[in-house]
Amino acid sequence: MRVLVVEDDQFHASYLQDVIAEALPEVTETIHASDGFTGQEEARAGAIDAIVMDLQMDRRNGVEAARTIWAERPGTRILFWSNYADEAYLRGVSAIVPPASAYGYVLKTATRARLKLALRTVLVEGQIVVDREVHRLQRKGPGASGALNESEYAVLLDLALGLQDRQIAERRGMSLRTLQNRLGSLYEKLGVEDSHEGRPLNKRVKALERAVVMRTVNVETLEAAQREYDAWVTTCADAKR
Amino acid sequence: MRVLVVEDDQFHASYLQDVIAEALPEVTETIHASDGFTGQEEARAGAIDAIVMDLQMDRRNGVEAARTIWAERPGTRILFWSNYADEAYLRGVSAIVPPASAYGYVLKTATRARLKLALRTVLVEGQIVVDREVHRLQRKGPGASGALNESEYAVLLDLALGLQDRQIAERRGMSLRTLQNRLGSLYEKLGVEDSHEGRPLNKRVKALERAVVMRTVNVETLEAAQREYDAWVTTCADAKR
DNA sequence: AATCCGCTTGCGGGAACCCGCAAGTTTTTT
DNA sequence: AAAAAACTTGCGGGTTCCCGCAAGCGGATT
Repeated sequence: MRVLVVEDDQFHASYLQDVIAEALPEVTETIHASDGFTGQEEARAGAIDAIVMDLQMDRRNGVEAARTIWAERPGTRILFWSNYADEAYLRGVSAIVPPASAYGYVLKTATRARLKLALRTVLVEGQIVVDREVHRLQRKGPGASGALNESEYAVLLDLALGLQDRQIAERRGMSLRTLQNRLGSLYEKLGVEDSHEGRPLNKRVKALERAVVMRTVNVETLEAAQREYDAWVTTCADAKR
Repeated sequence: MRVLVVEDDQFHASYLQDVIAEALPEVTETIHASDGFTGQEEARAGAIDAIVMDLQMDRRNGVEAARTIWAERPGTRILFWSNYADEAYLRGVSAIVPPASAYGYVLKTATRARLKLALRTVLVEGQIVVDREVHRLQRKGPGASGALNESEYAVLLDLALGLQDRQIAERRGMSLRTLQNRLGSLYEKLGVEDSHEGRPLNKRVKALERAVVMRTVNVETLEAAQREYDAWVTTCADAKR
């Protein structure tokens, strides 16, 4: 069994290799890649089927690399290893994981024992493991009730890009009023009150602020959303011809 | 000479201690603290005057710890060591550094040689060192002209919290129209156009999105701004009695 | 079948937002 | 000291945002 470690921090990478050697005696070789691009090339070249991947990397982040890898080899098992309990990453991961495969999400603050356990469970047993600290985000916002559904999340991204009501409604194929209802429930779920300590506030901006602070979105999410929107706009313009 | 290392990642901490031992032979003792709180207490108890500090920490971030430390011992030299080239942190640091002291801002991706150099330059020579990658942010926004001035930055934070025009104007002591002028220049400097690819957008939200993506603000900044605002609101309420 | 519940949609209105215009004030330049 | 540039402030108006109200639609319950 060969394992690929994709991690741009050399200390964490060598720590990982150390733990892998200890937890997985069946591993015959561990390969190291220091960013997402070389990672996906190593995976292709080396016929790798077990990967441990950092999520935050400069050249290409883990989610994007994983998407490419899974597109080529859907059975690849990937354990994500991240600094943060970040809903945006988890959402990105669980949106692209193929049914045939297995993945895990472990925080870098996890103990050595827990990391070893996750390595075995995901890479060898092919189960799904999600750190409880991360999973907590999935269901509970500090604000009101539960998680955002796909539709609300999509609207949140559009809102975050600065689109106006009409634009969002058009893009998502709903009426203006429906979109506004969606915004209403979004505000509620993000815990946006119409006033704070008796002072009124701008719900639209506050919603984005809450989403950023609660890590429902992050910089990578926003950049990806902007790219998707630009692409949509151009296809939309082409269609009109 | 005694050096305090404040860093919550044990690998980075031991690496740091290693480099310090190599670069600064005059160091007789290095002390380690794993979060901002214990860091500032160690600094107080140990009469420390040279510190290497991580910026992102769970319990108390580096900027807050530095503020406390500098308030007690303004001559303390602090080298900040961070994962990210993040304008918000640099702004936070340079806003509180006392004139009597020295500081540095080095990225964790810096080479060992550059880290050694920065250690000597800041902790021994008492000069200011800022990683060029970080300094780049200070002057250049991709959008239009240069950096935000203090007044604009303050308005940006208020906007980010979701305050309405009237609230911001009241808090910052300016008229409604003046504030709106401020917002106008803020939009310009952040590169917020009134429409993107022919589609209009919500400038207020877009401004926050740009600020987040360009790392002019980050989660810690927003949380700190919220705390300051809450404090201001309560003092304001007290004053009215 | 009748009822209920949730979601969608249109209409209308009050508040907030953004900006052009113009007059007054401060700061900088010449 | 005079002129120019920059900033502040009020007013007015067009647009957007947010929401209450009510009508329609579809699936689930009794």
